[in-house]
Amino acid sequence: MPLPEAFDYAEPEGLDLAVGDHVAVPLGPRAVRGVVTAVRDGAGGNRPLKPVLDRIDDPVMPASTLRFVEWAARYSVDAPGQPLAMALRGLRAPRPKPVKLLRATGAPPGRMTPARERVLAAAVTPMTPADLAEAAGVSSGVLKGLIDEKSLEILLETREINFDDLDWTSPGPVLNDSQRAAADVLVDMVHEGGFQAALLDGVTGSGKTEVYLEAVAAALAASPEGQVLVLLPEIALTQAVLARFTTRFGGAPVEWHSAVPPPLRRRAWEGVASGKARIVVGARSALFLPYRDLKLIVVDEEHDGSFKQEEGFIYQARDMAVARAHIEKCAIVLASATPSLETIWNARQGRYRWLKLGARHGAAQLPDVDLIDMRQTPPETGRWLSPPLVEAMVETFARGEQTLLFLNRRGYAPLVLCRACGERMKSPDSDSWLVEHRYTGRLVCHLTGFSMPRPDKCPHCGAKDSLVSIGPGVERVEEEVRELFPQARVAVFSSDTVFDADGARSLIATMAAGDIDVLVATQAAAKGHDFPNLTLVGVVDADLGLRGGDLRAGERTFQLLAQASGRAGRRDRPGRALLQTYAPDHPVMEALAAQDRDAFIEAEMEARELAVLPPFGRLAAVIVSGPDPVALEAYVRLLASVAPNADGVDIFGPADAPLALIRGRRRKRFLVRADRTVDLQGFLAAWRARARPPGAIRVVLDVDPYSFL
DNA sequence: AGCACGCCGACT
DNA sequence: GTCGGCGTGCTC
Repeated sequence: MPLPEAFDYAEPEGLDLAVGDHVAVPLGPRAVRGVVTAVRDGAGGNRPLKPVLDRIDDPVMPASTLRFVEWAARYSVDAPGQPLAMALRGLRAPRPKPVKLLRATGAPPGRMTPARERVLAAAVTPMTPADLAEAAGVSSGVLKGLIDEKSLEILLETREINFDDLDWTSPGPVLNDSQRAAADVLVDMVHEGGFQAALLDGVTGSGKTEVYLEAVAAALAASPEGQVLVLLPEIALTQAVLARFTTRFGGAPVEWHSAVPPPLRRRAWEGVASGKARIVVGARSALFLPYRDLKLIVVDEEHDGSFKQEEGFIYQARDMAVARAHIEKCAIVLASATPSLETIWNARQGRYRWLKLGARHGAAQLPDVDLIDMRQTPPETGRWLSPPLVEAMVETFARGEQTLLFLNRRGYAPLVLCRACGERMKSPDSDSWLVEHRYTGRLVCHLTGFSMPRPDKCPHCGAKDSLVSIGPGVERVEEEVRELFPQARVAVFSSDTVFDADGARSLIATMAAGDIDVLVATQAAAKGHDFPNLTLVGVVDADLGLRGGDLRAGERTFQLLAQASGRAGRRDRPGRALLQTYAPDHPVMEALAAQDRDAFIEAEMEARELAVLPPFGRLAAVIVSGPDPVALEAYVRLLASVAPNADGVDIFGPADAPLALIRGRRRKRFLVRADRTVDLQGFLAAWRARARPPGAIRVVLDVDPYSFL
């Protein structure tokens, strides 16, 4: 729970608790689950302590996991209960009930019958009542009678949790020279033991996975209980990826992400805690599992924004993974085709070994990236695909090859406005625009989930048929493609058309089989899949990420486009990527067209260093929210006035947060910039302690913010 | 987080 | 007169 610190309880006689034990304790009027973080002698001080109610018989939390939890809370300036809750997330489902088995005791029943004889003969080996009744061809009544007469006994068997046996000795695929060199370094790191970090840096298709699988094999071999954690962005966690592990090691890894149902989570949790689960492949929250003997962490696609958790307990899983590796004294590999600036900086500083993978594996070539200057060759009004892109699509379609159109915008149009009065349709309790969805005929707020039917007259001025849809979303691009290519098979991949992992899998399979000619996709499809017949990627609005003054806008755009264009032509056919832009001479666009990552990094690093922004400085956001604008304003002013004076710290704000109103709460924001030598967490904690928020006002701290919304 | 307590509006 | 809505504060 979000309590500021651990609570003290008395240890009842005979319970003999130790650090890491699970307990039930009283908290106010109820009993809650807790974990013992320390045991010490002495009374509670000025008031008597409530006693622990009971021990809960779950696998003990390893000490290193508790240390990590504590560290994570301190780093995030949050209550230790937050990361602890993450670490206990596998325990929500009830323990699997022991299975009831019946076995013959050898004691003869008072009266023997043919049915009873068959039962006792079958019950030499213990089996469930249902199986026994079936095997002997009797009803449950016969069994009941034999149990009453003590000829059958009931065995309660807790089912052993077993995981596939893994084989790390059989050799993996043959590696090329640069793969071999990188794999050797990683294997050495694992063998040497202790904290060691490496950046595995290689373009899409350079075979990063094969390389780190070598390190995984080494970690499994290193000790009989050695464990490996592989963190992936949620969206990249597909059956295809899991299958690679299964193929390599002859058994399935343990899967961990939000869609895993509670009973399987408990199984995974207990397997991790007991050391039986050797490989965990999971999304960011897998970082908090209670590993017993962690030897290696792999963060694949380390640049991916989805490693940042933005709600509840706010954390950056990639950065925290490095901290965890420190605490576990193990190796960590960060892998990416487009590493984050922070990671490249760490590699340059020599903190991480920098392993570069060269040439593409196999025959695949990098795609040509071309910019389409939308000022030179604009689409017709109300259209979003420019003539050069359409022409390329025509050629691609004629050759029987596939096109991916990429647009990171759900729905039909991001804005609906009234031509008569200029009114913009907005969410009633939020400042964000309502997005038009044609599939459902509704206007939807993507932030709060609010939705309403699309009105036929302006709610503001009442004018009829005056509402117009502004800007493109994937649905609108799909409509345009259907008009241009009536005979083509077109599909949309967004969270509105694909609801779950199964839907995603089947759409991806359809695409991979070549049964889709044009796929219009949001970010959802931009990574992690291999479409052999895809040879053209069109980025509908390459400028999308460049607007809005976000620290990482340039970086994100570069990564996204490099990933998206990396989708084209992965096999033997050369691919093309066409980027529609209104700013073809922007450094990001130039670097992208030239496929010049180094030039991009150089430009971006320089800008960050000049402004002493990450990785050269540190950032934190202080987000204050409350329902009453007057009270909020007053508190924000108070907060600003009590900010501690500190060298090397700048405070910007208070400003309206870019989306100043969410779910009826106004939001204001401070941005704190600090030199790397400053104790940022200490500063934030001291600042917050100087002005307790009154009433319904809430203060949320976001250390290393990514979203500037 | 979740529960109790307390303060104001609606209904028997 | 009482029920119950949510807003506020506490939990070793």
